Amino acid sequence: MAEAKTDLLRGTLDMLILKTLSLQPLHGLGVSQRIQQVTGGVFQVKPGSLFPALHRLEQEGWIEGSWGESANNRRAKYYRLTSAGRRRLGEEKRNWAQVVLAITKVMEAT
Amino acid sequence: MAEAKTDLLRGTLDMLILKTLSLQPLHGLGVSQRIQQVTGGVFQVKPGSLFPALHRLEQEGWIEGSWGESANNRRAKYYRLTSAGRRRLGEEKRNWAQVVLAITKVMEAT
DNA sequence: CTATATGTATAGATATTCTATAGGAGGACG
DNA sequence: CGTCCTCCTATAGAATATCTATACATATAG
Repeated sequence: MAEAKTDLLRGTLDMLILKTLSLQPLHGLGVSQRIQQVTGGVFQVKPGSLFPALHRLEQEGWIEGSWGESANNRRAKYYRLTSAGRRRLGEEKRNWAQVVLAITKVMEAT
Repeated sequence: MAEAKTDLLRGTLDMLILKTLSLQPLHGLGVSQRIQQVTGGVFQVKPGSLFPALHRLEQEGWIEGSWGESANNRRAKYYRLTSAGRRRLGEEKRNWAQVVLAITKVMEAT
């Protein structure tokens, strides 16, 4: 990723990718573009962050890739969420909610 | 830190420390205990994470330490927020809010 | 046929955090 | 007194995700 906040996303990228792929299969850059679009440009997932993440997720069995053709007639690898990936997404969501809650408690302490 | 979520806190520890010190000066372990207490044990900032962070923040001029005595008669270094630190805390809060908002947008997309 | 956009990929650097360990010093207790 | 436990600070070393920068291949445009 990039664009200031950088570090704050650590450990969040996986969740964002899984969530994005849970709506529809996409190829790598498609995922990146979708995230950038949805966040209004706040998150920009660059190739050097994206592909290692995709490979990691595939390694773990949470997503599955297959070669195809992009809308622009280019060779592209489309990823879809596996059922294990769907479970994983659920875990990460709960985890994230817990973290946000905990941080909120600290930030609102008086 | 520790306790599962680990990575999700990257870049957040500084903000939590600054916020905690903005309420009152505390020594290192005091900060750690306060955070653990407020979050109900969800965050456990361990010494190996805490002290490097404190030193980093002092280096940056956001906090200032001075030796004193703890409530238990032990040699302790008390840290207080500087005015630069207060400004910094404001920046980090805004940054954090923006990140949470962006992630929320992704996670609620349909 | 050159330039540009698309799509995937890797190498190397960076930095924060974690695990593990260390040690001094006060207080309690026998 | 001597030992043990707790408090408080501290550092070394490892792990790991991400960033920057670069590379390459192909389709389309001009």
